Amino acid sequence: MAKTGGPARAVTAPALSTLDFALDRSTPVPLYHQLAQQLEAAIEHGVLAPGNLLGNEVDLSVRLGLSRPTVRQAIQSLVDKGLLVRRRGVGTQVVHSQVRRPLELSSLYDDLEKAGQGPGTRVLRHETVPAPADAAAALGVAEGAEAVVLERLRLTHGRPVALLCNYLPAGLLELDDARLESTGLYRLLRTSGVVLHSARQTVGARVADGEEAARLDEPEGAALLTMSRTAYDDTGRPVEYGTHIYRASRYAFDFQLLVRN
Amino acid sequence: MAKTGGPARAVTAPALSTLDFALDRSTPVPLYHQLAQQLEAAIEHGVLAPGNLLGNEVDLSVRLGLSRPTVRQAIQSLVDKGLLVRRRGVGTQVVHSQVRRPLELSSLYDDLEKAGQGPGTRVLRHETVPAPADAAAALGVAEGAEAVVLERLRLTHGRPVALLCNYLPAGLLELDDARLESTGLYRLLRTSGVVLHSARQTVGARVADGEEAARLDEPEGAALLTMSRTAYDDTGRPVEYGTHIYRASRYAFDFQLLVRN
DNA sequence: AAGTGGTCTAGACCACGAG
DNA sequence: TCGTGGTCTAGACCACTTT
Repeated sequence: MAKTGGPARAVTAPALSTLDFALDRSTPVPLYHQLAQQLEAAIEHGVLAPGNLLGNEVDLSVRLGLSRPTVRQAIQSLVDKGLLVRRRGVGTQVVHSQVRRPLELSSLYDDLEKAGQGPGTRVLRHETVPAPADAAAALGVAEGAEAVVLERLRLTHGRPVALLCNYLPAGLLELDDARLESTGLYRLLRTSGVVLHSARQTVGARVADGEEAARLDEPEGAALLTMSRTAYDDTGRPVEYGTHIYRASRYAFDFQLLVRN
Repeated sequence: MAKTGGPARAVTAPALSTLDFALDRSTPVPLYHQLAQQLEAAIEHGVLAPGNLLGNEVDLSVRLGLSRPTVRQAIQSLVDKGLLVRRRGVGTQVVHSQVRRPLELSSLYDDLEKAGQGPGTRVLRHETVPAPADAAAALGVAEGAEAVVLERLRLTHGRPVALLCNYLPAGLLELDDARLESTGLYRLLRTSGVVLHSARQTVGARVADGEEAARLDEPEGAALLTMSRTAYDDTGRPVEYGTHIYRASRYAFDFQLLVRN
């Protein structure tokens, strides 16, 4: 039936019909989530190629033994992730891979991740102090109230890339320096039962003063990328305020925006 | 600061019961969208205060004459926007306003918007040229293929803040300089039927060289914020590639992240 | 005209969290 | 224990795009 005579026509994935999705109704994992994960894996592994049509939702639901809303929920979650695109009268297709892939070009970016050499962290300071004005304002406490301050040096390939300064409300959690050097602050927060909801960030730039330059192994006057962030948990309580500076010669922020249409 | 007798208790919004939502089944606007907009407006105007419970979904659907899935869809869209939080066994509540508000502190940020003085734009260059290597790679065309290049100077209060250089595929749309100076590139794209899907951005920093400094009215060696971006439409086709530089002394990126849990 | 996703209904049962 | 949101079903009709 699908006889293509044109250039790169969108075609229903030939593999999809033979793809068997293993749905387990005995696990607590929601069916729509199981389906979404398996679809995502299929996309990731190239079983579903960019531009492939997913097949219509009604057929899919019948074949999988699910209701249409459940199938839709699975598909919608991948649309929200930017992996799929729905088009009325056409179908649901896999977005072209170019859209998904990180920029390979950015020579600024250290590919330490690929090199298997994860980022290292050195804790320079970790104590309870009176909160300075900016931290107090961000955390919603009185100036001078107790807060935990954390200063860390982030390294890649043994060389510094960033100087991280964070303030947390006193008593929020117990921080172990050893774990901080291996695990990262956000994972520790999560482990302690803090459910992150959102964060506000400001990214700017400035030139390094003498001390910063020395600590980051840069010449004075070098460009620095700055980031300040306040993070909130799901009750709206501020749980972290940080001011970070990055060596612009070795680091850049790379991220993807999804457009709300 | 607010004087609280203990932590602010979550209370069902007293106003919600008297709030009348006007749902019009004769318009093509989906019911869930109408409800979402009116809920959002109520939150925006403070009718629904932070921490207020929305009331359970079943009651709401009965009162509104809608099915529960429809009400859920409306609520979910606001949860996705970060305006509401759902908690099992508790209810749905409005997030605390602090989470939603932009950082007022960032002195870097020009509050030109508030001052009613919108950003001005001056088109410095607008022609069809052979695409340079980086633009060609980003746009997915051969190096040297035709592309439209656009150089603009962005001003606030009559002073430069940014130098924007963009490449677009040749023939994508007709660009009118006059409109470019008043409307912005993205609005023009949308008007021309381009449906934006996503963009990849890289944000970095560097110091200004002599020419950049002169054009931006900064001293040589000043810190610049750099941003490069490739935008894609919903078919996965690259529609724009841009490299922008901002005066760090007058501009910073401010944005909110929502955490996927 | 046919096929697709978009919306909507009216129920059901379950899992989690608070009291 | 009880109330909440979380999940799921089996239909229905509509709007849009393509043929």
